[in-house]
Amino acid sequence: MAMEWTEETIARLRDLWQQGLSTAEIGRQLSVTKNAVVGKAHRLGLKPRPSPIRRAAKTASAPAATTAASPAAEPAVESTPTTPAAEAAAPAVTPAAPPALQKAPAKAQTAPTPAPQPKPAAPAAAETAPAPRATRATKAALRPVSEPRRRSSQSCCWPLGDPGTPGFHFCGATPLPGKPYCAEHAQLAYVKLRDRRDNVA
DNA sequence: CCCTGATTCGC
DNA sequence: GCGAATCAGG
Repeated sequence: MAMEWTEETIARLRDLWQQGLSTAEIGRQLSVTKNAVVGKAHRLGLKPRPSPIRRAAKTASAPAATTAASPAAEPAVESTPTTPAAEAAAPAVTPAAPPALQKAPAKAQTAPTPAPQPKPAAPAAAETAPAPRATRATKAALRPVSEPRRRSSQSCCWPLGDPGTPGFHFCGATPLPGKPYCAEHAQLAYVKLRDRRDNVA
């Protein structure tokens, strides 16, 4: 099987793509590979995003044709490694622990062993459940997240709404001492990674 | 090494 | 049409 690419998925692809998410990021959120994302994006015709490379000018055929080099200045949409939109999704708040984004990848979910002690990781709620993202997000999370310097944020960083969308925002309530989330969301956040039926419908 | 996106080509 | 494989730059 290839992938259904229903109107829905295509719509999401378009949306995420437009939001400036990286192909890999989109792929994760759509549970497909980045290749699939790129390929589809091409076929869909959308794709004016900054490419890190410029594949050699087409073999043969007008090699010295209108090769205007054209270093077409890219919009400031470029940040650095990691997804630009992802940062945009979780800005300003300087959360002690990066809130997982919405939608859980059906795969690539290297089930983070249920730690004996609650650790900020798996917000698993019903709808708009910000699910834990393994892969490199995990790596990042495993790093000095402890960060002795920055204490917890002054506001709950539980994500509400879809990152990137206008309505997206963080809870903002007063978080528990030492926790990035408020009392209510902490309960959701520190679930033991059990039934987190992905909503990735 | 990691990441990124782009293209090719068998399916 | 699809996307893994491959390529190529950072």
